[in-house]
Amino acid sequence: MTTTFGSFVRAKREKLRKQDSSFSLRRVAARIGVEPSYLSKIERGDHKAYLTEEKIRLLATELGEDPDVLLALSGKISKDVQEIIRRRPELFAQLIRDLKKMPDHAVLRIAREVRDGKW
Amino acid sequence: MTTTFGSFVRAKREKLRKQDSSFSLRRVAARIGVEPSYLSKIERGDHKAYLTEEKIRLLATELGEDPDVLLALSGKISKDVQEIIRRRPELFAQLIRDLKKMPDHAVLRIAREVRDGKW
DNA sequence: CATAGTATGTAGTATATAGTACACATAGAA
DNA sequence: TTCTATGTGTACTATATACTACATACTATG
Repeated sequence: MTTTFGSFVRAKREKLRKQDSSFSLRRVAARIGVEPSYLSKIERGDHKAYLTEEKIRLLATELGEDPDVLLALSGKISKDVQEIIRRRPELFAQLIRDLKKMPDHAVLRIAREVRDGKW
Repeated sequence: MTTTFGSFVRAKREKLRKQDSSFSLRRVAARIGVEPSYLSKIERGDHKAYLTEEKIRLLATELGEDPDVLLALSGKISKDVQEIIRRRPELFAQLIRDLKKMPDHAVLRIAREVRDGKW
């Protein structure tokens, strides 16, 4: 069950299509601004077909999915996140490596405390 | 004083060269495995010249600099850090955005507590 | 059954990324 | 002075990324 960007998008689009016929490949392609043949390639996992961050964000909005998740499935990290790390690389690169082995709930706890202004 | 990848590398290399003549552009280029003309372009900031992460790491080792800093100056994020974020994108992308406005000492404190196994 | 809409295959394009190869002019050391 | 090493300019290359354009075949519906 290796979820790829393509299979993930196709599955979600087909699901939405059951309720709403405007979720055909052609119509969705038009809404995000690419040719249908290209979205077709992407959904089928053509290794020479990629979307830019901008189009992935539009697609995420269309499908009601988290843009960061779709970007990740496409092998990308959001530009704004990259920029934050690039500005303080020693600090962030090391912190992320340290957080690597922590379970989700621990990372979430840190995130919550950060948001609550506990620091 | 906009520090670019090129100016940073050139400055550090020239500094090392004062003590050790093996830090000529040609010799360093040979050690990291690129043509001297190419390293020359890079040090002068040619916008069509880039090094791969691998060569940037070799260069960082040569110059005694932090690889993450050199990568950042080249507009890149280490592949291992990208991979960590890609595996848990909702969690990490959001945490990094939340940490954006925090001062270094606060981020450092979190990093220290994470390393000390406080979580 | 006609036809509108749908997915897909093939070919081509533009720009970015990551270099090599080689000639050239100059500065330093023997 | 001769030779060696140095930095740089120019031209060329290959692959990745991010698409368009168009033809074709299928599918569903009025």
